[in-house]
Amino acid sequence: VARPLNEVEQATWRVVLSASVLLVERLDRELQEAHGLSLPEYQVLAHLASVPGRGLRMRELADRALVSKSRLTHVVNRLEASGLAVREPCAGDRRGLNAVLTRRGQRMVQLAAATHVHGVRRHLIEALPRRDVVAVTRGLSHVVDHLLTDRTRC
Amino acid sequence: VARPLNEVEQATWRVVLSASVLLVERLDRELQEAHGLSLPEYQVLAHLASVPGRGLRMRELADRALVSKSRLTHVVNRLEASGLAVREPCAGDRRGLNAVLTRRGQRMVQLAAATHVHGVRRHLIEALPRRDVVAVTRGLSHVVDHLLTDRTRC
DNA sequence: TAAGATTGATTGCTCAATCTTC
DNA sequence: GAAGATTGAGCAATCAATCTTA
Repeated sequence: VARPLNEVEQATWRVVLSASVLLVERLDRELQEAHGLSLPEYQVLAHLASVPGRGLRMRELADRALVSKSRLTHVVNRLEASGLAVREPCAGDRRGLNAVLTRRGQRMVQLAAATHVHGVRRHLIEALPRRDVVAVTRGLSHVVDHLLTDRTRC
Repeated sequence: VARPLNEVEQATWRVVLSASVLLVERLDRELQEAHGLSLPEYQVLAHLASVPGRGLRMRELADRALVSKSRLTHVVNRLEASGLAVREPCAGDRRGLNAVLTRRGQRMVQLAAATHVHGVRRHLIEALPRRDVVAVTRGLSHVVDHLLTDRTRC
């Protein structure tokens, strides 16, 4: 049996989980209501928009948007169905596929980004005391590094 | 159009989202593999175990475990189907239902708690530099407070 | 009329199996 | 055989509508 968490450790875990659940839920809902986009869908679009040229390969996009390969397939199916993105064959490797934004997709990202940025500002940036910003960013970046090390790729 | 996020703000948001997604995913997977329980399911069981006596009303449990009322109904259905919890009528209010752990449920929480605590320790507590613990906890608690204020109850 | 809770249809996700190219 | 990607079945989550008691 593992040593149980002490008071401070429990408090840390509770607040990390709550912040995580509530923040994601809120940003997702706001995107959903304003643009019919889930947060993961927006993330995928945003990563495509952030890159110059012919989009990103599915594998690469999945890694960046932190979704499984399989889930990305389904997400891109939906994006394609609503005309926001298309798949293109990948020059030089016939196994690969690039996801690319359409014009509509580019316009959509712009609109949705406004909603998203506004939400991140209000619910995270402005709610976070100034003096804690550096420590929160640094502390969590260590957690992220730990979790990315030995992450089983799927 | 909202003012875009500056470098620091973007970094903060990115790391908060990544930590959130990766941590929840990892803890969920470990619980899943060891006990066939999702993280939300474990949270529900853990909240029931943390309270003395006749369990918790569905509404109250939903609030504590940060899931929607509807989702809690489905989760408790599954827990009931696998013999980990039961619903009991609520004394004094015939609209209410209490979710209560069975003996099997109690045993299951104990087992799963070991897995869960171990995971929280390795992936959050130990990965978080000591000097950042206070600020992370305090900073995110402000975010949680903000999000709980005016949360639309569903 | 409001609060507690459920229902069920729709939609989305996961997981193992598959297909193709390297 | 391994990597890129998809498929589809099975399962879980969401949302609006519903039911019951307060």
